[in-house]
Amino acid sequence: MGNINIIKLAEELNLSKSTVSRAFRGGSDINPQTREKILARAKELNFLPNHHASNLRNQKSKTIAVIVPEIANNFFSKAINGIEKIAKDKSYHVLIYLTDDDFQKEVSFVTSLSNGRVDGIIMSVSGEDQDHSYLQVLKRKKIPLVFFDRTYEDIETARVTTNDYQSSFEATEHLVKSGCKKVAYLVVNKNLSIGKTRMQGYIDALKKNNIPFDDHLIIDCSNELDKNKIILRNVFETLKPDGVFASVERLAIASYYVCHEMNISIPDEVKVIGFSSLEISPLLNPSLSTITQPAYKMGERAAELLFEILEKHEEEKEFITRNIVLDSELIQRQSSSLEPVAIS
Amino acid sequence: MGNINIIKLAEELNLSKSTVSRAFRGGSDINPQTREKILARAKELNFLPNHHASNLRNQKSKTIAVIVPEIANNFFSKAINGIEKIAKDKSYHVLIYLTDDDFQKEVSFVTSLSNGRVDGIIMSVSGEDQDHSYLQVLKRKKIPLVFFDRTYEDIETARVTTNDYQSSFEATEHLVKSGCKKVAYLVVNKNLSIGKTRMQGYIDALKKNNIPFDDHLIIDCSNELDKNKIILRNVFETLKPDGVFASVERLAIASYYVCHEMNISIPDEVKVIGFSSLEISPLLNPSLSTITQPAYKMGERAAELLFEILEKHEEEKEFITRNIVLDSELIQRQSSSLEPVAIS
DNA sequence: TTGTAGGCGTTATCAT
DNA sequence: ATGATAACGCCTACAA
Repeated sequence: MGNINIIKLAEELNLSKSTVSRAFRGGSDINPQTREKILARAKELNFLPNHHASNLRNQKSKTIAVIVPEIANNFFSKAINGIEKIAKDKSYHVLIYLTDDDFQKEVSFVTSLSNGRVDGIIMSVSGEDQDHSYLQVLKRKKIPLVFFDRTYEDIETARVTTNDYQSSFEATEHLVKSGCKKVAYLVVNKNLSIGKTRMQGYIDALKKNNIPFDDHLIIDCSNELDKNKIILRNVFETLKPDGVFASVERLAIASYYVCHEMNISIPDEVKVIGFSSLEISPLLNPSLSTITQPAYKMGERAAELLFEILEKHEEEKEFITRNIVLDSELIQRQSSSLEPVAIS
Repeated sequence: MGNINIIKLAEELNLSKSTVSRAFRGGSDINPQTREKILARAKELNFLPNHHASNLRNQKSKTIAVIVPEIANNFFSKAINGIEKIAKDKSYHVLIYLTDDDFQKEVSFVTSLSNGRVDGIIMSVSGEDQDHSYLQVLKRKKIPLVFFDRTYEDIETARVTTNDYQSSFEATEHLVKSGCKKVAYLVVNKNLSIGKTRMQGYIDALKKNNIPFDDHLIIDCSNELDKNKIILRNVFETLKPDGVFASVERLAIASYYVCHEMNISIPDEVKVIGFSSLEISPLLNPSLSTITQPAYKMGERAAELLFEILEKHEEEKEFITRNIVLDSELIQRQSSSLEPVAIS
């Protein structure tokens, strides 16, 4: 295919390819007039310097990767929104990879990215309690990594998280103060650090309020709604908790489905609160009390942090391992209300 | 930076770089043993052939771009999920670009992609009623384009849509049959083809049911919740519709907020139905009747179609302009129910 | 201010 | 089965 390139453009204009190349870089070492002429002709021909050739030459890609467990999820899609916003401002491109919570996919994505395809990576980990040494490649290849939300604690790198312990503590205490004596803690993956941290907040809040911790009330759930319904039906039948603390959004939703189905009244019979980025929590029946993470902002901060490292990096600085912690918001609504519910 | 490459690896193993290169391609013209040796050493060194160099040489990038108006939106995030799934299966990479419904950004993204960065593009358009000729570049550069959901009708290219006319017709008729005599049609951008198509279904359904069409009931809204609330408050106060057909999810949500706020009972005083990919529509107060598009599947089909073209394309075939139309599902729930509502 | 030339890392063709 | 070599398209010393 007789595709155009910098050389043909140069020939056509009776210039050398270096001059044409200069026209596209910001450089000052070119006559503004020739520059205009070149750019004008290039625009006519819809010519832009080839991406791969520039990247090969420059040893950088102007591209970052975002690796997340899932995307059809309010938290992650908002976070990606924030990341893309910052990247767009910096004229960077954003690659998306979904691990589907599968550690093997995570490893294979990271590995495949370790040879020049991206300048940096932002990741929320899949979370299996595995060997994380595969991430060392990135350090060796000088590809900066920023964790957000879900992190591996044994990896030394930059991260953006929320104060999960504190939020969980407060949410649990809120349930207790609303009269709950038997609060179930719903978690998807106990081994994931985020699950542990949130659980610790729950445990400590119970302790502080003199409620004995009962192991059976830690409910290990799944990512699939159907399975969770089965699990939760069983929980409501046998354990009869009067409070539910969902450590992730989908478990709050599953609780709602099961309560509706079993005719268990929220909040009269059981109070519910959950981590959630759902914008329409106020419109649920009943409106859902939430701990809401600043998802969009977390994405922005993660991206900003990555670019900061990327810029330092050129001057051969050490990687930054800063840990940015943002605040979540605890929003009390009807689902955890002490009052009998006036149905709106 | 003394980064490793195919040449150093070759030297180290006392081989030529061509042999090493061959080890990485599937090719049969290499001794299986040397091949193993090379791959083994490469793995030790975490070496993978440089992406940009291969791409430059091969004139392809194994990457596709997805351009959408937004991502923090159930429909688009699910569609992207479907696209990424197919891309992952094909070992392709996925770049994400968000236009924020801004035509200029759309143009600038497409333009910046027209020089080798991607092998193909999947797009849901921002929709301004503008000059779409900027897309011609893609044809000239042989970069296939697949539209999904939101399309430009004047552009000849492959597309994946749903039967919006039919769904809107049915939804409107459903409202009428539930007793509505004054149905408002809520739309974000009247000029966007998708808005027009859906509106035509609405208009024709009214006609068929002998309800005079009233221009004032076409409500032009925005993408911002606050603005929509103001618009809708006014609508409910002055026009007092007894039915609302929201052509996009966010307008159904805004209607809910305003009705809650104004103490207008859904569905007793006004019935609501809307296009929506919200999974928890059944949990809203009241549960929301929806026209639900197969978002994930649309993403999958769009990606499959793109790859089909990509594969043909190598054999120098013409671009495919097939139009795949999938069915949406009309799900009746309480918000459009004829019966007085038993609050669950 | 412009031109020349070498190399970024890979692959494919052509030899051996 | 392996090796030498010439692109792929761009950028940047260095020279003029």
